[in-house]
Amino acid sequence: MLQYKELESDKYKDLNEARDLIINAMAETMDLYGLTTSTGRLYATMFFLGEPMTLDQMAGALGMSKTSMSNTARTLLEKKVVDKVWQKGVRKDLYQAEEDFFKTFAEFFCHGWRREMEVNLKAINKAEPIIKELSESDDEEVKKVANSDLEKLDNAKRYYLWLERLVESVESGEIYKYIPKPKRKE
Amino acid sequence: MLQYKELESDKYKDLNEARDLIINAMAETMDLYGLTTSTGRLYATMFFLGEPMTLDQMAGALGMSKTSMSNTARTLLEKKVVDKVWQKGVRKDLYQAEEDFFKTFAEFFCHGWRREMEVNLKAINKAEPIIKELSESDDEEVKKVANSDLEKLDNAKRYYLWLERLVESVESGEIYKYIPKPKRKE
DNA sequence: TAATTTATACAGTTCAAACTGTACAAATTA
DNA sequence: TAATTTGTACAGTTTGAACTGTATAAATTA
Repeated sequence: MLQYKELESDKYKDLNEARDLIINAMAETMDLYGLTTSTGRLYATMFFLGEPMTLDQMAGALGMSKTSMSNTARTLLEKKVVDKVWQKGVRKDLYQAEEDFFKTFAEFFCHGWRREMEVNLKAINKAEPIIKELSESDDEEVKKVANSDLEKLDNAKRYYLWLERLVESVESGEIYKYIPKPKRKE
Repeated sequence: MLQYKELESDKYKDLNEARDLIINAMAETMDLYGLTTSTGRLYATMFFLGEPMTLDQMAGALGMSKTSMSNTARTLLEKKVVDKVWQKGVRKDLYQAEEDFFKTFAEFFCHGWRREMEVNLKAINKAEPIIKELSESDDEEVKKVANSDLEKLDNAKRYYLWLERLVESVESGEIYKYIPKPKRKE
């Protein structure tokens, strides 16, 4: 199939310009996913190429050092938006962009939401018994504040319970029963 | 009601320690929302206080400069997780944390998702006609690559259409029909 | 075995963001 | 009016993140 080098040919000039419009837009919005512009640009570049890419190709395409590409590629790998692939006879590492946005959506947000739940629930479970004890204090002031805190914690837990359900529904695909994927053309 | 100063009294020592466990956890996970740890810590502090807070109180509570608090409070205001409130006879600006996590969830993600849609769809609408034209090129190679790009763009648009529906459903509260909020105790 | 290729660890540089203190403008009080 | 209070603009400092080039480890080839 198409080798990366060919895209540098002059006849792809217009196509590359059109692609760059979108690559820049994608790179710009990737901050929502905790990625830098550079990292976003690499992903978008790989997304359009559609083929596995080596670190050297990436360095050439973005005009950056191979060391940078090694780090950036690892970031994308950790975020699960690219895969490391293997090809017979190719000694270099190959990375390929995940092209299914529904999948990357699920990976990204579920991972983040789950981390949020875990970290915060862990802290709540540590703090709650202490506050519960204080809510039985003899000091009326302390009691009042502790009870108000307990209510806040209950609300937080209620929210995380809901978030858990949301994550499950996104990961299982149940969400698409409620909010269906638009049909493909034809 | 409870004035901030009182919380510095020794009898609230245990309570403050318990709160700090959660404040630190919340501050740590706020990076998911594009906020720094400091910004997250301020929000969490205000969340627990439950009362409107002045810049001076914030500076005292976090041991940071008033200038920092002014900037950080503005950030929280822009992210819509705190409100500027007014109290009779109080000359200072007052900020109060939004305590409804469901609301902040909706604000945060819908805002982000909408920005992503807008920026990317704008770029797609600019690039697509160019690529469409190239897909009718005489050069078979160019044609092939252009057509592959068009398919990618269609998939992207399909995804953004879905995201739009998701945003609508979160903003309208329709989502809670499918994934209900857990019931409050009692 | 030695020679070559590839990825990455590491050290150094550059740049941007976070924070501070000062100075000032706007509003309030006297 | 002048004196005081409050929030923020601005300039300077510090810190950390992104990136580069070099050196090295690991793997492959000869």
